Amino acid sequence: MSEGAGKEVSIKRVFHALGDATRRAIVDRLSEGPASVSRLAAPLNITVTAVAQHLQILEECGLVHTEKVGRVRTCRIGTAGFAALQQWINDHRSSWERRLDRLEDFLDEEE
Amino acid sequence: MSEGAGKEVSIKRVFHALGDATRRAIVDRLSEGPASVSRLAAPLNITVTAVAQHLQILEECGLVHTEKVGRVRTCRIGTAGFAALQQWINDHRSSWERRLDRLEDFLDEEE
DNA sequence: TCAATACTGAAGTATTCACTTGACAATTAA
DNA sequence: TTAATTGTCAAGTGAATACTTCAGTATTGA
Repeated sequence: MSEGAGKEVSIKRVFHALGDATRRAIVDRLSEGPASVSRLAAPLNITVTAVAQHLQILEECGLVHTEKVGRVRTCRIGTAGFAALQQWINDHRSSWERRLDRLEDFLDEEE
Repeated sequence: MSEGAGKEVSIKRVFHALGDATRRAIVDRLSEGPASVSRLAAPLNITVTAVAQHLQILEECGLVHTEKVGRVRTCRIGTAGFAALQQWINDHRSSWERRLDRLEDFLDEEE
């Protein structure tokens, strides 16, 4: 409601999307530059269909942006999902920094 | 292998843990201060057993730290999970900042 | 001692999830 | 036109997940 971007990203979806190893692998691959669906599928040992399903999830939460030109869908890193993620961390930072300051508890946790 | 803390936190588990709305609610509640298991369960409309199951997941990935004294298990925010999360974002920041710089693509995404 | 409190453990269930197969559509190349 | 490439759609499967209930175990208070 306050962002420049038109997409509303739910943090739940972002977390869920990144909870899957295959989807994180896709994000990692796209971090190095754009790629087609089949190019993404190649090193993953899963079908192109499965990759397309992952891409839909990644796109819905703003982690990936795709565009189809001709018969090729080109995928690249999105920004909204990452922004939402950083925002969530910022919103919670104070509580765990506060906890970090409490030395006894911290050492306790180290065991 | 390089952290001061003794816990190795898998980012997969952190993302998976935070992908659930109930677990995020628990984290939110604990951000305001420590609480017992039953105190956490009260506003959630689920059984104490379910909360205990969530707590185990949250503890395994370092988002929550718990300690049982007498018959009461006291839960508080952990730090390792949040650190792992921030680390993951830092590791990926360059790629999406690079993307943000590309104005045409960015505007394209707003659409 | 007796009962209430606070949690734990095992087992079951309904739903979600990551994947597959197989059939199809659209674009590009020969 | 024909054939290969690239992706999409629908439906199904097995495993994981978020719960539940029921039966227990400690701990605390009266």
